[in-house]
Amino acid sequence: MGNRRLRLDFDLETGLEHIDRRVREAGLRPTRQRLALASLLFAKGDRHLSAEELHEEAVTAGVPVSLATVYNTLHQFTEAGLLRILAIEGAKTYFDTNTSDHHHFFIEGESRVFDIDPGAVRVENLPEPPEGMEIANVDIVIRLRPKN
Amino acid sequence: MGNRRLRLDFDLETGLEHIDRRVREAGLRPTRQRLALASLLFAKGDRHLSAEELHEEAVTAGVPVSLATVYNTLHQFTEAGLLRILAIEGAKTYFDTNTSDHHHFFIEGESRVFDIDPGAVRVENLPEPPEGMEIANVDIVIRLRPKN
DNA sequence: CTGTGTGCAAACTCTTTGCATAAGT
DNA sequence: ACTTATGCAAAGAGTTTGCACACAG
Repeated sequence: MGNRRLRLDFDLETGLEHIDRRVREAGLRPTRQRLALASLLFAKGDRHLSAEELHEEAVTAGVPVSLATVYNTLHQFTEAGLLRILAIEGAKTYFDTNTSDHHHFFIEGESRVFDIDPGAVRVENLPEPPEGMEIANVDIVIRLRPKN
Repeated sequence: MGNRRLRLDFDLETGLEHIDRRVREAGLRPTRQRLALASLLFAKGDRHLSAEELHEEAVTAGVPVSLATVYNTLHQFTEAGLLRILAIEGAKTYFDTNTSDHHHFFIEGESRVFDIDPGAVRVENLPEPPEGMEIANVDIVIRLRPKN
């Protein structure tokens, strides 16, 4: 009774044991869908994806998962600390696979997000939070537009 | 034929000539609704409002304006440079009456936004934007949570 | 008068939810 | 077997749009 579950019937990235462990440690059952989504999310370094985009990728990769499940999974991963939510644009929610302290460039119009080289920006003189409040986090978004 | 249009049939703030001029200079006709919304927006210093909130205020103030018109007006004001859009939360769009360079505290859960004392924060080492891009603006949001 | 603005309701986008079926342990 | 996850379709929130009527210039 070895872990036969690791041999999945779709092929994505290698390192599935790692993915499996990661999902497991988040307290989530390593289902086909969750493993597939986790693979897509975590196999290729830092990513910034909307639910729609991830869904599309999954389907393209041959993992027919429903959009509702993608949303559920993204939120579960977020609660488990595997992802971070980026509130950059009004409408869409982006999920960032890099949960450490860093900031973002955002290209207007294109809806593209990417990391600012960590250590490139530094915030001086963080203001005191008001009485009874503490800082949850600091988000910096540098909005870019084409130089014409 | 003095500007009789300044005598409106609802009473909000004083300084309506100023509001009237402001709307006019934005290239917009000073209609009842636009003047009322502008009054609510600009009479009381810096504000951060969603369309829904402004609509509610207007109705409460006795100016029966439709939500669609509020949205239209907010966008027209934004294009005219009178307002600035804040992308803080996933869902709602906030409009900021202060269009100058400043940053925000955001209280999680409560959806409250307020200004950080300008000059309190400063960003050091702004990173170079990628080739062909220029910085449109820099937004810092400090998310707060109750200290328990 | 002429053209722009407004209001209403319908349409749209993104996201969440309820419930029957499928899959994991 | 027992429990949790998934998929579908419907519902929800926020926002936008089309068109007839109203108002400003």
